[in-house]
Amino acid sequence: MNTFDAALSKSPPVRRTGRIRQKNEELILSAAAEEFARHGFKGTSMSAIALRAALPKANLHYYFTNKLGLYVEVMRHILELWDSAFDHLSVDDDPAAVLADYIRTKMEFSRKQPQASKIFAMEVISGCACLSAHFNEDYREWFRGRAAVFQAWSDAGKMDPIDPMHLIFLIWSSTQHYADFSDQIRRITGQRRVTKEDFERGTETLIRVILKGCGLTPPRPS
Amino acid sequence: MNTFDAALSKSPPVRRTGRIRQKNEELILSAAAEEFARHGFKGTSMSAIALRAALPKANLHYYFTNKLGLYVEVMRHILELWDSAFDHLSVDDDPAAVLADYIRTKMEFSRKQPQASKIFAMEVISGCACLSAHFNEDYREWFRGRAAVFQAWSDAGKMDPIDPMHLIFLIWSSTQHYADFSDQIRRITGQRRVTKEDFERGTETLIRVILKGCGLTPPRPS
DNA sequence: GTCTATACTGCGATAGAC
DNA sequence: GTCTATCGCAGTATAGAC
Repeated sequence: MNTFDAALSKSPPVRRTGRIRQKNEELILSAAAEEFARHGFKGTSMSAIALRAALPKANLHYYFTNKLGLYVEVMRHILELWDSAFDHLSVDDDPAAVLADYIRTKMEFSRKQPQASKIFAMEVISGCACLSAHFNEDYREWFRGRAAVFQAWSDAGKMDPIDPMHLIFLIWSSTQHYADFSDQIRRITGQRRVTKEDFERGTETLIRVILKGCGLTPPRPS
Repeated sequence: MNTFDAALSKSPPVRRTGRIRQKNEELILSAAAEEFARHGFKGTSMSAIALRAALPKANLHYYFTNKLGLYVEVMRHILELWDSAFDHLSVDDDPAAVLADYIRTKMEFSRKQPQASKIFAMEVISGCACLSAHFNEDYREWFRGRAAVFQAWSDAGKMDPIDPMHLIFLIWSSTQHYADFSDQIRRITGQRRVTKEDFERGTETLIRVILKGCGLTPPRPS
C-alpha cells in the first residue's frame, strides 16, 4: 500500500466545529479542485491555489497537512459525489428507462461538475496512483452487480445480447467526454463555451443511439 | 499567439543527416512520449526521460532546445500519425462500412498507440495550451466536411437523422476510452493489462451498438 | 558529439512573530 | 487563528572539459 492509499483509506480528519475553519476549508477545496482540474497534481502549485482562494500560502498548510493531503481530500469529495448517484438498480426495472436515466444523470454531472470529471480522468490516465484504494474488491463487486443486471435483461430478452461491461464503458466514456474534452468541443464549434443546448442535444443523441443500439425503445421524455 | 503555438507552427527543425543524431532523437522522442503520457507535461522531468532513454541529461538539451520544444515535437508526431489516418471519405461510400471501419481503426490506434491518445487527452483536459494552433480554421473545415457527409447520408435516408457532430464525439470518446482509461479497465477486470480479446470484444460491441443505433446494418466482418 | 559539474529558479514546507 | 520570511530541495538549463 502506497502513500496515496494510506491517505485515502484513513477516515476523514476530525472535523472541528470552528465556523472559520469550515468556511476556509471549503474555500480552499474549491480553489484546489479548480486548479487540479486544469493543471493536474504536479502541475498545480500551492501558491496558485492560495492565490485563487485569496489566502496566504501558509494557511493551506495550516488546514491541510500537505499538498498530497489536500489532493486526496479533493478526490474524496469527488468520489463521494459520484458514488451517491448510482446506487439503486434492480432487475425488475425497465431497461430503457434506467439507461436513459443513467445517461441523463451522467450528462448532468458533466455539465455541472466538469472539474470533478477532469480530475478523475487525469488521475486514471496517469495510472491511478491515488485511486488504487478506490478500485478495490468492493468496487469490482459493485461493478459486477450492475453488469449482472444488464446481463439478466439480455438473458430475459428485454434487450439485445450486449456485453454489459463494454456497454457500461460506452456510457461512461461518451458522457464524460462532454466534461473532459469540453475544450476541444468548444474549439470545434467555435463557441466561447459548451452551451446548455449542446448538452441537451448531446444527451438526446446519446440516449437515442445507445438505446436503439441495444434494441430498446426510448421511454417518453420526462 | 502563445509560446506553444509559435513552436508548433514553425516548420520542424532542420533534420541534419547524422545517423547518430537520427537514432538518438528517435530514442529520446520515444522515451519522452512514454513519460509525458504517464505524468503530463509538468509532471515529467528531463531526468526521467534521460533515464528511460539511457542517456545523460545534458544530451537531451543538445538535441532539443528545451523541455517545451521536446514536448511540442512529441505532439507533432502524434498529430501527424492521427491526421494521416482519416482522410478519405465520400458521400457515395456505404455508411455502415465506413462507420465500422472508422471504429475499428480508432480502436487499433488505442491498442497500438495508447500513449499518443493519453498525451492528447491530457493536453485537451488541461486546456489545449499546446494545441490552439491545431484547432484552427483548417481543422474546423475538416470536421465540418466529415459532418456534412454524415448529414448527407441522413438526408438521403441511408441512416437515421442523427446529429453528425455528436455522433463523431460518440465514436471518438468510446474508442479513445480504451487507451486513456486502460488503467481503470485493468483494475475492474482484475487483469494485469487490457488484453487483445478485450479490444476485440469492445470493438465488436461498439460497432454493433453504434451502427444499429444509427439505423444501419453491420457489414459482414472483414 | 558526449558528459560532468554547477548555476539558477520555483516550489513545498516550516518557524516564529503577531 | 493568521501571515511574513526563509530554508532546503528538485528540476531546468548551461558551461566547459574531454
